[in-house]
Amino acid sequence: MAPPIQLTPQQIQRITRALADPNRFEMLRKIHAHPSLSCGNTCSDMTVSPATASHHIRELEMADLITVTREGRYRILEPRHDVWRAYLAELRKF
Amino acid sequence: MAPPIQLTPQQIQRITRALADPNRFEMLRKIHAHPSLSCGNTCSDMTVSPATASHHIRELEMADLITVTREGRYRILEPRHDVWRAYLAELRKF
DNA sequence: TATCTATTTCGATGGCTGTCGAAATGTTCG
DNA sequence: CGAACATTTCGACAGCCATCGAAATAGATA
Repeated sequence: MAPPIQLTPQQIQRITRALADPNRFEMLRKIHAHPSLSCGNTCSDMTVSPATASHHIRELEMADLITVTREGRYRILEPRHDVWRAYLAELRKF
Repeated sequence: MAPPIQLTPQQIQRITRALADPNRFEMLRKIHAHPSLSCGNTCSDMTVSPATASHHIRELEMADLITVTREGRYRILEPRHDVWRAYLAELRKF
């Protein structure tokens, strides 16, 4: 299986910040629940402009919480389970 | 043993916000690692004023992440393990 | 090529929040 | 009581960030 990931303090900090926004929190939940959604579908039930949605997606990506790949004219969002698991492992140390 | 706690979306949101500040994040880690510290000892290695420290402690308390009790002229900070466990359980649902 | 759709970039803005100094509150002790 | 210590409250401020509209980019399709 995939080797476990060790997060740096900076990465942990980035992830925590990324989760702090309610819209991003819900987006990540949805991305985990329904992998391979496009940006539009992921944000369809959010009341934000495309510009704002794009900004949030970038934040999630820069926190390594998701990967974004081109698929035709869409962008597909997928969760990084390894990073998420590593983040939970960090919090469990508390 | 203590019954498990079910967090409301608002509580989850409050906790996530409380963790978003690096100083609070470290404070909570320290409170978990060394229960029964006073405010001053908890924040001793932070480079913030007493006023700022007090503000952060209030945020952690309002997020139900810690309890604060008087002990003479000190205030003792203690982690709420039940809430923390419930929060981790929520994130694990992702 | 022209057009339509999906998404990003840019620039600006308003609100939130982390921060502080100073004054106040609460507590112990002499 | 009065001094010393721990912490909080108040008021203000600066920087960050979520948000948007408008324009730009990228890809599919006709």
